[in-house]
Amino acid sequence: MDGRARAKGRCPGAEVGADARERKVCRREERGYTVRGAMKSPAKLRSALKRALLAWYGRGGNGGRPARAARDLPWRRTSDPYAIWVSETMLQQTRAATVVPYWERFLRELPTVQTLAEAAESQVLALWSGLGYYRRARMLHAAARRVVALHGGGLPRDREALSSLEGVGAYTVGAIASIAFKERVAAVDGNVSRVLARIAAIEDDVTSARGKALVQAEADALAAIDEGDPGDWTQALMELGALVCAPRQPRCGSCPARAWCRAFARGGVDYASTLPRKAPKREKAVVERVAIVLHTGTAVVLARRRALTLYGGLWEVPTAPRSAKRRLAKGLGVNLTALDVAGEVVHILSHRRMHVQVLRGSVSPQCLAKCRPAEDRLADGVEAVGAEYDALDLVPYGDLPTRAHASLTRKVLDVANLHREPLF
DNA sequence: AACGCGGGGCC
DNA sequence: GGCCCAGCGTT
Repeated sequence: MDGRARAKGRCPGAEVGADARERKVCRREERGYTVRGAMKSPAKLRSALKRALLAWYGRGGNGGRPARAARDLPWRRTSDPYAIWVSETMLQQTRAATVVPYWERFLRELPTVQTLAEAAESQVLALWSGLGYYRRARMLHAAARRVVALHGGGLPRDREALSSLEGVGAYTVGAIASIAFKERVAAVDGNVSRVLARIAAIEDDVTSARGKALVQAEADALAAIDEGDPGDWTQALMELGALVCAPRQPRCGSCPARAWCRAFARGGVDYASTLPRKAPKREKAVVERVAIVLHTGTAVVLARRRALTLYGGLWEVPTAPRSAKRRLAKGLGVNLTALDVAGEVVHILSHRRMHVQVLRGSVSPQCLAKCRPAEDRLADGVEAVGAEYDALDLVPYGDLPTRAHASLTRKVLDVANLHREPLF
C-alpha cells in the first residue's frame, strides 16, 4: 500500500530500499501464490486454485466426477434473496447444522419479506427462540419493514442500500450480493479468513488491522478472478473452512487447496493448525442471580425483558441479582419465606457465567393482580420487579413453547420440576 | 480496537 | 470445561 509496508522476517527484500520488483515478488510469496520450485505467474496459480476449489465444491450435479463435497443445505436450493438473507442472518456466528430447522420453520411461517414486515415482534422472537443473539431477529424484523417501505418489498441489489439495513454488515452484504445477486464480491467470514490466513501463511494476529487488511485483500483478489458463479466461489471457500480447513484439526490430507497452501508447505498440518493466531482468552465474569418460579400447578409467571438488554423482548422466569432476592420477591407480591430452594442452574454465555439459584412457590393474589396480557406493556407494579422487565404474564404450561424465551428459562423450569412431562 | 451479545457441538 | 462457529453494532 505504501513504502512503509512492513515485512516479515522471511521477506527482507520488502524493506525500504529494495526495488519494486523484489517487493512485488515478496508480496506474492507472502500471499502464497507460489508453489515450491514452480514460479508460475500468480494469475495462473490463482486460477488453478480456483478451479480446484470449485471442482471440489461441485457446482451442480455432474456425472462421472467424484461426488460434490458441498453439503445439501436447504438455503442452497433457493434463489430467493429474502430466503438467502434470512439464512445469512441466522448463520452469523451459528453453525449451519444448528440453523437448518430454524430456517425451515421461519420460512414456512414467514415466507416473504412482506409477511415478516407485518409479523408481530413476539412471533419473530418466538421463531428465533433457542438460536441466540436475539438482536439479529429484531434487526432483521426492522430491516424487513424498511425494505417494504423503501424498496417496495424487494431486497435492494445496491450494496450501499444493503449495507444500510439493520444487521447487514460487511460479510452479509458480500454473501447476499454474491449468492443471491451473482455479483463478484468477496464475503469474508470466519471460515474464509482462516482458509486465506493458512493459504497465505499470515502469521500476524488475525484480529490486527494488518491481518484483516491482508485477508480482505486476498478475498477481493481471489473473488475478482473467478469466472464461474460468484455465489459458488463464496460458498466453496466457506465450505472448505467448515469441512476441511477446520479450526483445530484441518484435514490437509484431503484438501483440494493443499498444493497452494503456504502454511502446509511450511510445516504441514501441525503448522497450518496454528493459524490464524488466536487472541488471548479473557476470563468470564461470574454473575450470581436468583430466579423465582411462581406457579398455579397448570401455569407459571413469566416476565418480559425490556428491549436493549440481554435477552431483550424475550419472556423468562423473573430473575434478579442474588443480592436483590428480597426485592424481587416483594416486587412479585410473594413473601420470601414462602419460597423453597429448588436448586441451581449454571448458564454459560460467551462473555459471562451465570449461577442462578432457583426458588419456587405458589402464585399469590398480589402477584396475580400484577399479571397482564402479553401486549400490555408497563403494567402497574411491574416496575417493582426491577428495571429489567416491562410486563408480567401468567402463562399456561401448554403455551410455553410458543413464547419467545431464552434457553435459561428451560433450565430454570426444569430444575423447578413443576410437571412430570417436559414443559418444552 | 475492544466489547456485548447465545447457544450448542465437539474435543 | 474450553473452543469456536456463514458477525454486527456500539463505544
